[in-house]
Amino acid sequence: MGRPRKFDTDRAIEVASDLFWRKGYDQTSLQDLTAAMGISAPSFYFAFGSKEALFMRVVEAYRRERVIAVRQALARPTLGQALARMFEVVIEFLTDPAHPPGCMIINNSLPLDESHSFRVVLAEQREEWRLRLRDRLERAKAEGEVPPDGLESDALSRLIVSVMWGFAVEAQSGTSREALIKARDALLALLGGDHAGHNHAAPRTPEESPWRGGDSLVSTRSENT
Amino acid sequence: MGRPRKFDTDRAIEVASDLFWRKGYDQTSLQDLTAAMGISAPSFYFAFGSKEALFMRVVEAYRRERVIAVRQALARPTLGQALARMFEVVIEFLTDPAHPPGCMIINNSLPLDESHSFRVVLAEQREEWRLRLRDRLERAKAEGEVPPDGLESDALSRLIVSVMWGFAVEAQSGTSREALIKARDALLALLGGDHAGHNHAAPRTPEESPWRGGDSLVSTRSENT
DNA sequence: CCCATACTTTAGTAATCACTATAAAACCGT
DNA sequence: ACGGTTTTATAGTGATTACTAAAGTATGGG
Repeated sequence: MGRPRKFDTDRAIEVASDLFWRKGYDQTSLQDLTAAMGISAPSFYFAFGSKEALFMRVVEAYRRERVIAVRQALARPTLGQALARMFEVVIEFLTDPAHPPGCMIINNSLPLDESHSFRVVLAEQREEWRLRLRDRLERAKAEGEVPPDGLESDALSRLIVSVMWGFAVEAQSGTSREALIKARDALLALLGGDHAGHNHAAPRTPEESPWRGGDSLVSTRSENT
Repeated sequence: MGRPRKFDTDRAIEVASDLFWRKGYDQTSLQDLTAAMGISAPSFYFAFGSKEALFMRVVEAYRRERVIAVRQALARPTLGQALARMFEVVIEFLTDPAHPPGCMIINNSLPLDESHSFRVVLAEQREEWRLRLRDRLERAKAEGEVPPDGLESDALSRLIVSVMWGFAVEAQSGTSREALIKARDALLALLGGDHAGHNHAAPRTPEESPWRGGDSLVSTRSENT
């Protein structure tokens, strides 16, 4: 019952997502939002309650999509495949011309001030992502894919998500997909994974791993401060 | 001649830096600035011209300091030392309780919208940093420290600065110095550098390097999509 | 058919935004 | 002490901000 809504809420959230993504929360005014949605201010407030409430709905929709993509990527049988696939998905996403460049969460994450309480939610989502990745690393250890004492999963997961945040910053500043792919290849090469998906044999035991005391890309001749 | 200025411009810029750092450009109002500086609006505009002009002066002062620190770090004799020192300096800086957490440039870099033209300047500064690092990698290659065809310096520099941007995001969200140090150690371990500064011998030739076709942390058993 | 409900319209609200017109005040060289 | 110059204080400017009061319109259920 009641008068039917003249606009599609999901579509309006998509429009809002695009604006928040491109301009950021602060620089997106209610005028911008209502104009892009084609509705008036009271309709906006009736439907969404407030600008911040709308933003949270945008974030939730965004999050839902991203979580699915990441979870699928990490579900791959080997860690090498999982990481390669995750970066593939992430880079494609960050540079997808169908969206504004970069990551909408990262674009609206900084700075984490006392005002704008929603930013702690964004920080929690990033941490949630890291923990998901850390669990995947732990699983790889449990399955004997990786030397259990090679590196703490906590540290390695922090490093990997940091690379992703950095890629988001780069992408949103116009860094090309190709450049990001090369940087990702560098990381995967450092990790020793073969993201192309051929050659390489069985998992190494800790003792055999180059991981501890092995050779170096970066040599350290004449080392002292 | 003329009436003497009642406040110290450099000190005012420091105060402004702190505000922009903590709250971001948009969320820092002129009231915030003038109140923190202890001056009135006309004095502000006489001294700085506009909010954006002040911000650019803040950025320039910030940049000058950071460039010195990074240049000094990268000047170390070996690449391993240079990278280790750079990350040491960066992490200490990002988590220095004397400042707001994170990096003031990164905190104000997103999103790079059509409005707020100053953000392209920030993007240029980040790219400048990457090029400085890339040059250092090229130098290491020229000096035979690193296999020349091991990885493109362009890709590796992009990866490393991405880690730094990511660390800045993490730090500003409250990630502890210790956690960042562990993540950095993971990266340096992957790079094979011994940032602690002992053992390890001469630089490797490309053929001996674990870099190409070497062993892996991440194994790739049963690889196919 | 009519009313309760759901939504939209018009026309605003007070607050805050970056910024200034005007003129008084404090300094220097002469 | 005066003229010239620079910085100050007082008191605003119009524009924009997120948000709303009040009334009108469109629907489905009874």
